[in-house]
Amino acid sequence: MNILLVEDDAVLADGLVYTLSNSGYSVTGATTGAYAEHIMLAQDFDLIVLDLGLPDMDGLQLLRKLRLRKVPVPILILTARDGINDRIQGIEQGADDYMAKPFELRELEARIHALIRRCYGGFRNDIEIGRLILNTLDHQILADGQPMMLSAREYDVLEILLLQAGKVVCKDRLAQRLAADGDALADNAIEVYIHRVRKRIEPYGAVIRTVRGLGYLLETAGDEK
Amino acid sequence: MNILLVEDDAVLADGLVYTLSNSGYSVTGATTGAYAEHIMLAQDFDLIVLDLGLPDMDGLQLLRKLRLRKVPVPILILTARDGINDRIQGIEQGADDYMAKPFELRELEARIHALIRRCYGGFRNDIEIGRLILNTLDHQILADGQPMMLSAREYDVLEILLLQAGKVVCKDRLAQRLAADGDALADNAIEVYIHRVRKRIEPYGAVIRTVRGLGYLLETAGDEK
DNA sequence: CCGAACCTTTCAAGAACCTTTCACGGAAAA
DNA sequence: TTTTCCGTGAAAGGTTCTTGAAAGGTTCGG
Repeated sequence: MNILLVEDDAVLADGLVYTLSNSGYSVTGATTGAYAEHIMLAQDFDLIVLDLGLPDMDGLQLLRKLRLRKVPVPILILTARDGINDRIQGIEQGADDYMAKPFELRELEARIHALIRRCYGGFRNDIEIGRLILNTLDHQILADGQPMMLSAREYDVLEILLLQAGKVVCKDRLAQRLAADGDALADNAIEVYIHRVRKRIEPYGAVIRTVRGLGYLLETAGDEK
Repeated sequence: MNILLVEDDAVLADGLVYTLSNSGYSVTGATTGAYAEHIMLAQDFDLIVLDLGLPDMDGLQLLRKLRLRKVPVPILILTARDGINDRIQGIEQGADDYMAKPFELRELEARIHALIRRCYGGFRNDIEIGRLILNTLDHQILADGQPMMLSAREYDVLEILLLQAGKVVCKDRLAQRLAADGDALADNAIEVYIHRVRKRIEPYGAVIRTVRGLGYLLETAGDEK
């Protein structure tokens, strides 16, 4: 987990880097707004701790800039300004949390933890094959970033194959999944569905290979032997 | 936007209901933990404001219970207990934010807003699809810059779809939202409302796509595939 | 070359969904 | 108070899409 700490007070910054590092975060320090902007181009952060009183620019200005640029990273403001209006302004302009100095390190840690939990807590279970992405959380398959329209059965088949991508999935397992209602399927139902799914995913660089006598296997197109 | 307020102090609760309702939220009150748990089964909430001092159980206990049950709804704790350990405990056990009494109503509103904004994947205060803009600050939908006149139900439907724009919203979730009063709806009520909303938003470059067997998805017109 | 396994196309039934219409009830206007 | 209007939700019939079966063709292994 990468945290960007934008804070010009060297003593406080050192203390925070030390504490947060000990908690298992990887912390990068920035003492000016300009440097913070610069380093963000090179590196991806999971959270920003932002002091409003920076030597070269107003922290709120940086905040607005980032949100205008559609940077979605969670931001926690940390500042000496503690007027009610400061707090509200900070939050309304895009910050996720706001703590006034002096503060307890343990509370800051807890709030950082809560933010990261909220933003990345739904552990990302994305599986990518070709230009297909399976998002198991929202029951959706993206093709070239667009939600792919599949019927229920087609989705079932493709999901099984994606979850076991690169491995052979035997026909029995597919049959079991498709016959969830108990009815037995025609003996070639699997083949029909594999055929349908093949046509759907072909344009997106994913291929279902047949393993005769065993089952099927999903892989990136062009992944020969 | 539905908020569940769990607070046993009638005076404070009334004040909060009044303020939050005026800000465009639909607020449901619960004065006991047991009732809160009960009402959550029937209705879908976007946020819970939780007082720790309840007559029948400890608020933290309720919090733990919900998180154990993997209820993902954001929770803001509101309490008289202001020890640093109380704060940390509350957050570590699954709360997203923590405010101590006495507090400023405006700050509570701002923090509620930040949480809802963050939980719907956003970081900006407005969501734009086609020529429609949902402003999450004043709970209004603009079409071509003009406020759109919608009936209560139509607004509910469109808001849910806008908040989850690009993702599939299942019919159950829509049904639960529309059946806020507990009555079951006719089996095709959702379809009727989708139809009505479609007619309303069609002229503004927004489209509701059907995902058969799952639900609906709002997107910009012309986003084919 | 033969049989088994697999591919592909077609089709009917029914599920899921769309659209229109209508009646009721509450709120605003007269 | 009465009238009118609009939101709401039920009902019903029409439309589209999924599903699974059937049947004939193709490829593979022996």
